[in-house]
Amino acid sequence: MTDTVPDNYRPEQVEAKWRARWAERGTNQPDLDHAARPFYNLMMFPYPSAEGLHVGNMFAFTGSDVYGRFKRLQGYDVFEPIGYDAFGIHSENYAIKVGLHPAELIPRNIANFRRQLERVGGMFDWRHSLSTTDPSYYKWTQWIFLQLLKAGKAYKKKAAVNWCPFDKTVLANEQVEGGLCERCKTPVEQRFLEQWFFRITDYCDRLLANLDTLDWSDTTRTAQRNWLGRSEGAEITFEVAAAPAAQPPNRPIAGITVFTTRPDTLFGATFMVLAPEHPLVGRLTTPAQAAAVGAYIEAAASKDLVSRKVGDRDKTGVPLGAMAINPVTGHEIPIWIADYVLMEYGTGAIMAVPAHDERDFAFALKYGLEIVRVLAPERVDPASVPGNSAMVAAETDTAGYVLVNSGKFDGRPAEEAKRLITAELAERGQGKPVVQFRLHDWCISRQRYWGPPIPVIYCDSCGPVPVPEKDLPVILPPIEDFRPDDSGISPLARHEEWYYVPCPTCGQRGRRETDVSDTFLDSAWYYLRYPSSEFDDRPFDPARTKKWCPVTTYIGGNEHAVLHLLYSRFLAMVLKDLGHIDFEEPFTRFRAHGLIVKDGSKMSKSRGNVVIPDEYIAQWGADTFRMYLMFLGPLQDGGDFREAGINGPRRFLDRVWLMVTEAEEGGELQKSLVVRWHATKKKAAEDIDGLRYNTAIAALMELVNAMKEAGSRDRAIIADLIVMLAPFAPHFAEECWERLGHTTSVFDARWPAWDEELVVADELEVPVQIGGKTRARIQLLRGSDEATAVAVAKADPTVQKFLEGKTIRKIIYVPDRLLNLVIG
RNA sequence: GCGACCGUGGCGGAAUUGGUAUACGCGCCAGACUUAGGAUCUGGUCCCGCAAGGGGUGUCGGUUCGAGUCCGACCGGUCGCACCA
Repeated sequence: MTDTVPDNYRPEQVEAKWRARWAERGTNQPDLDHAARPFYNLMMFPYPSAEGLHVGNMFAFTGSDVYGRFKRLQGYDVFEPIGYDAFGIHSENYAIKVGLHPAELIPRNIANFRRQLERVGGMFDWRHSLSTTDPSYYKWTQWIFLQLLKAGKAYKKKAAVNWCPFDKTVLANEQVEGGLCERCKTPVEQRFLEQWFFRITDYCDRLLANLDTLDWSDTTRTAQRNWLGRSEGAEITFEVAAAPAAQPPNRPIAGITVFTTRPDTLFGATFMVLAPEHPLVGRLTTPAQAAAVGAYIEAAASKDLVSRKVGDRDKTGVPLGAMAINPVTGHEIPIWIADYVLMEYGTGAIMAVPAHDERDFAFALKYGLEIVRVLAPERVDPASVPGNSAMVAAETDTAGYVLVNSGKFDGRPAEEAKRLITAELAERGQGKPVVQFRLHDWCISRQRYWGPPIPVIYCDSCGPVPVPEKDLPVILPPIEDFRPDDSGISPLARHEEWYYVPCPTCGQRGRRETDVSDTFLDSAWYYLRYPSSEFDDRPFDPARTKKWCPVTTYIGGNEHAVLHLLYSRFLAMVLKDLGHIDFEEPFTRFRAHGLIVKDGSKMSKSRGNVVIPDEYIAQWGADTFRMYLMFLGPLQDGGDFREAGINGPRRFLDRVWLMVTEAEEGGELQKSLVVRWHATKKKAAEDIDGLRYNTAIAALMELVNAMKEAGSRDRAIIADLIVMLAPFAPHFAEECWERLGHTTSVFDARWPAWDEELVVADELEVPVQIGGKTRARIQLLRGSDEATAVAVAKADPTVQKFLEGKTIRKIIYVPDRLLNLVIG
């Protein structure tokens, strides 16, 4: 393909030359201790798959790199590190599939990733690369666990996991397909294991409130808000009507507390539902119901977590036999259990208001339970609404609805009634206003091999003992049988030579924790490690961290808009509270890049439409490939990869190269070209800053077109053009820069300044509309007043034709923009 | 179901945020240079019309001097979340 390029420009050689020179000169290595204007440009680090980076990854990395290079040209000391998120279930599953040990596979993949990342011309500071699988990294991941443990932010409790009874192993949610184990197709069950949790729920209010202060896109902030899921409501306590036989008389049940966002509908609560796991279930079950209840609980427990939550919505349930008392109506209502009520949310119990909740409505219809309507549109006469009405569907709106069948609250708007009823219950000691979050504590335990061992030792005398910091890292042992097998325990739990260690406190035989931690913990703090990656004795150096953190601009995928960003924010808050860092929001500015699609669908291995960039880069060169990707569409939208379009950027670079070789000291420049030149400097800068790379490139193309049209090879314009091109085509720009006679890197140059006065031409073409339709165009001096504009317009023959015999009723004049003559 | 976003040429996409719709590029058509061209260069390229002119941004309606942009309804699509009380 080199024969299609001007024969003195060979991308392959030129790019190799500049890669070598950048490495030699340390061009991409800012002085981390003395930088005057630090700018931390971060890209989400990749998981090093065996396939290598695909075109979608390249799009994202290049997008981030363009931004970093642009900031550098603006005079910032840009730190742009890259690393590998190499622990976790993806890597482990792939290793299992191809029959290799992950410890063997991962370094190979990393080497390939690094080759690709260097080849595409990223401005990465390789001195500060890292992999989460490196003991010098996960030592500090374990250290962070210990800090949380010491601070009481880590705790252990029993929680459900997916369990395959055939493979006898724990499955991640993504390994469960339709309730079946993806490998052996056996129905998956729930098992309850002791697992480690982080108290992220202690930070709900801060995680929510801070969102308003962040320069993040609205979609990401909305996603975080939804995930946090704040809702205001009330807890209401229902008394139990009569002691059922199962309830020991010496331990009366004080009451059952429910959470509701709709206290206004309390009069319509005709039954109550508990989660099958609710602790009071046993004591509320009458002997007559015991068998049915027991069977139901067992059935619910054997459902896997995925289908329990997202599977069939068919409501099922069983009455316990006991009755509760509605605190406002005094009526006895039956207590049921049903698996549509989740133990993890609220109190694990609900008051069911079938008339005004879809789920309760469906449940009531199925089991013939009473439906009492307590809200009606405000126009309806409350007296006319029957107490027990046949409804077609639940009415769940509050706006425009008032209470009916609700005693003294009849006629009150629903929103007002929420407050009134809650207040009345509070007075009686039967309720209180409560704010609930959907977010749960973060379970970090994984019953897997490929992760950092959780640094805890269990001792019969001392209980769980943290591994002393001096003993970190707890090295992940290189065992061969890392695969899940039918022994039914975590891989590390098969190795007593590893897990039996003396208790750090008493010296007796202790047993290591054999679970590893979640990959999200690895990635929740990596940005802190990059600037300090060379220090062995501290996770992040205080001075370095102060200089470089928080991250100035973070770019990454939307798939991490919720969990990764939330966990990172949480951890920063904890580290700040513990005095380790002095900020609590790790990413000042975050933008999500779009996805590259191929033939209209998302690139994925399963669709078989993954495009590997290597061959394109080999054929066209990295610069052309980068330009092509960035020209596809706005970074935040992504684009459709079609090989055909790659011609455009290549031809463009060829033309620019030709111009560089023909550059000459300019004589007189056409005024229109000068305007285009200055306008381009401004527009390209603004567009790049807004990540609108596609229009920035278009502006550069327009400048080149204008030069061709004017027959100009002006050296000054060409030099500016090369600087503006440098973020997109870094090797090319360096070569041109050198050709223009410079001996230093183009990235030591500055983005060209523009003269605001020269950005707009002195003489403008202004459209003249007659009655809102464009009829003519007139030439006006910039800043002409209305009278002048009208006079010039009236002199125009076409305008005259349209005005003939008409009177001008109104004149709308937007200076330099448009003149509209409204005729009668 | 809930939430967010989006519908512009043959295609990817522009449109100064209410002010010349289709910038830039791909593709296509014609021509030039060529033994040759999947290279390069020049010109053309929303639709109807010889022209004057008319129509046109998913559909229908509205606000406005003026709407791709704002409002309402509908049609179509993408992405999240999904029994959260």
